[in-house]
Amino acid sequence: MNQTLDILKKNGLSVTEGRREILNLFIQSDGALAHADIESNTKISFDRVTVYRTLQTFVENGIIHQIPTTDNTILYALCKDKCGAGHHHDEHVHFICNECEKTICLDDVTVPSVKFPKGFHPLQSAMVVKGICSDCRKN
Amino acid sequence: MNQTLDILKKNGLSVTEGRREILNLFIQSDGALAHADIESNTKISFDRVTVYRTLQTFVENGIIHQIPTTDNTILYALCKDKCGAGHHHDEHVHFICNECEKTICLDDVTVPSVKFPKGFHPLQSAMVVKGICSDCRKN
DNA sequence: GTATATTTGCAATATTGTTGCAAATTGTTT
DNA sequence: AAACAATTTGCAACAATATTGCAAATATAC
Repeated sequence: MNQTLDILKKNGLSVTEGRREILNLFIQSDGALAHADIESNTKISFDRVTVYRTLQTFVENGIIHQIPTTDNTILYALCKDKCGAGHHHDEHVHFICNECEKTICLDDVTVPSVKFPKGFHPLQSAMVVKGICSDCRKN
Repeated sequence: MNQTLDILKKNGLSVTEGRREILNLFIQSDGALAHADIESNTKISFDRVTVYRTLQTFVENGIIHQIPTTDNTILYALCKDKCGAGHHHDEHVHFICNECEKTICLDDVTVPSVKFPKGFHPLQSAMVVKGICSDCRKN
């Protein structure tokens, strides 16, 4: 069965053209996407507002997650199976390549736990690493 | 000698009222600051543009550094001594409190190194942790 | 104190994100 | 398959955030 459709139905979301296309973009893309990427890469052009709302819906349903960045942009990437509405489990490392500028989810690299000073109670960790990705290394 | 003045001169920056006040704000504050915080907290009101440019100058000179976030804001915090123009060394963990919403630099908690897949060449790491800070824990 | 270089503030503009509401689309029921 | 209810979309307006050029003001160097 179509993977895109599968995901939407599993989350009880109505299947619309916008959601299908945007979700497809994530599945096809190997890296993370920013709002701007989505707006320019979809064949059919959707309203900015629709893109915003679709992304929001996807985040709320545990389909995609946000990646922290230092430049005023929000990046989104597909979640793994374990995520669902309300609870995300994206404790993997994100890699931003300085050369191709892609952001890649290193799904197999878990964020290590660290020792915190007394009184600090950690709940959720994120780790972002900049460097050169394996693709750019080859060239 | 005045610490603010000291930092500015050490970096070869001309000493202006705006730079003095904004840098002071960072020194006094225990957490990280967003653009908005700075605009509203300085006694004398500076133009938005001035604040933007001042922050940029400080980042370029290794006086402050940016902290990654998932909500479209840029946070800034003071750098330690080791930072200078062009080279930052802020490999410490940042803690965002869910309760007081403050972002704190845990200068003594270093970002642990992790094993990357073949081909990935890390250069700079950042780690952001959400949870409850020690101050809010007490109450 | 004067000259030179830098910085500031204003105005204009660009980019990004949000909200209300009517029209269109999707899912549901018969 | 048609009709109804619920959801989603696009438009318009708006709000917030960020950037640029340029003349006036300020800081540093001499």
